[in-house]
Amino acid sequence: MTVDDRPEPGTVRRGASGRPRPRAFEEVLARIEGWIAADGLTVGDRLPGERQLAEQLQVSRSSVREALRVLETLGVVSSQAGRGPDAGAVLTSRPGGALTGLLRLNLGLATLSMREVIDTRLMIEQWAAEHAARSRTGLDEMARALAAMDAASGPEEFVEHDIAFHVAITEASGNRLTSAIMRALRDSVQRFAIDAVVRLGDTRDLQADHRRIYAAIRDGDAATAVSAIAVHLARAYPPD
Amino acid sequence: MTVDDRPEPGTVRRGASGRPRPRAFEEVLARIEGWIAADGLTVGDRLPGERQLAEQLQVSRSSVREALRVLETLGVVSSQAGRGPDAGAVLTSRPGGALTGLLRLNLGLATLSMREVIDTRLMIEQWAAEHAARSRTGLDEMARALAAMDAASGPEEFVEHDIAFHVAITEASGNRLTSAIMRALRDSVQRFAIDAVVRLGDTRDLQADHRRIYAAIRDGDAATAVSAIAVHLARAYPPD
DNA sequence: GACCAAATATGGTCAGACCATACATCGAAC
DNA sequence: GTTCGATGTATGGTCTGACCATATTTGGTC
Repeated sequence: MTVDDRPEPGTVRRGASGRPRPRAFEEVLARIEGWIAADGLTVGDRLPGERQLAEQLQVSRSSVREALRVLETLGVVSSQAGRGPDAGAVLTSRPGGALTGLLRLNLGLATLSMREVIDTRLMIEQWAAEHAARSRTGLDEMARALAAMDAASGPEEFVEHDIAFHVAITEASGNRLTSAIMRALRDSVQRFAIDAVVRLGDTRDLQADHRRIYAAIRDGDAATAVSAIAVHLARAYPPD
Repeated sequence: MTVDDRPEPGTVRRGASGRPRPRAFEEVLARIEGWIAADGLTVGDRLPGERQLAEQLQVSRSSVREALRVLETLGVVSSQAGRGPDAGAVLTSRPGGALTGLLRLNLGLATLSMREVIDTRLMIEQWAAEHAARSRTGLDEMARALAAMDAASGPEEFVEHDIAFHVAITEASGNRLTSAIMRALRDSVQRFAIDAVVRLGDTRDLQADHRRIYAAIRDGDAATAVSAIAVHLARAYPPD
């Protein structure tokens, strides 16, 4: 029932010391993370090749690959085959993809409910709208998304620009973590959003909400923006 | 992460579609995710063994293992060696670990700033405190953490129970997604929190904040709880 | 029945081979 | 000298098969 139980069963293998022995790929992960922390590796830097890493860390290439797969999943490396400056494992920073997969899979396992996701979205979006109304930024991006939604030819396209509109609000807050979470929330429930649009049958009410939100942010009216967000989400995802 | 649904099991060779051929482990991921969605697999269910999966999906065991590593990273499977009902790859749901690693690594890469993490924490915690004040739940857990902080013998121990206190507030909101995010935020910056306590030199002000927050939630005073959270975070992590 | 040893199923690790890809290099044609 | 194509090479991607480590199951012995 709980999403996060306390004990971590994982794989408990014990060495002579009685403590669980870390798996080889975990050692590799720790070493690479150490390099990032100590040597100040940053986005764009390249890691050694898989074969070289294996020899250097005295593990098999398979273990190196498993570690790289984990890092790729966490969005911090990107692997490219071939030769040249862009080849190999390059450090990146794309928390978004990882967050999206995380949410989608956990939604699939029914351990997170739609309601929890929607409520979280409401929290973030109200917070962001308040900031956006204070700074009055991101208005161009929002206006573009509004126009694109007007021109959309179907639910899929509408939702695509709807995501852009809401992400623009979050990005106006200037906080990359919250906007990454927001984008992941939207991406992971995209299918449900399309269903919601189809169920409503008509996007005029939604667009009216969007325009109210836009106007409030443009006019610096934080309170109206916050309440307009609540109205909008309640319309799209009515509480049971 | 890319768990793209990719049809087309026909030609193994490069298709003329222009898109790169998905890697073998990505196909495995897609298949397993499909089983979860379609067959209603859920927490506690077991996946076939690695060797059996490899034969079933016509890939090597290495590719199966890479896919399982990704799923483990995302917190949806847990692998256990040996024999018996608990052995093998079992579906779980622990987004916490993945979120923690995600944040820690991205902080290390300096693509997320401490300020963004703190602001996000402020957002979640104020939201949760408001809910907690309305429902007046989780008070026992908070009281236990308060007592444990009083009895703490060093910064490490203090921070450990400090995390428990703040997580208890978030859990009182009843939203597992926000509390998972909250726990990940705290865990990923634990080292910085210890530094902050050392810098303050004294935990009495922090404990006074905690008690003000606790009292406000107990008394159902949402507004006071929200502002007390803001005061507390500003004290622990002063804006530059 | 209790207990200990062997069988077995499962993940963990390794070594080595070969394939696929994309840049690097170099030589021939112009 | 420049251009262009063939070849070289470094890199990730995949597969095979072996062996190790661990934990349950099985079955024999007392």
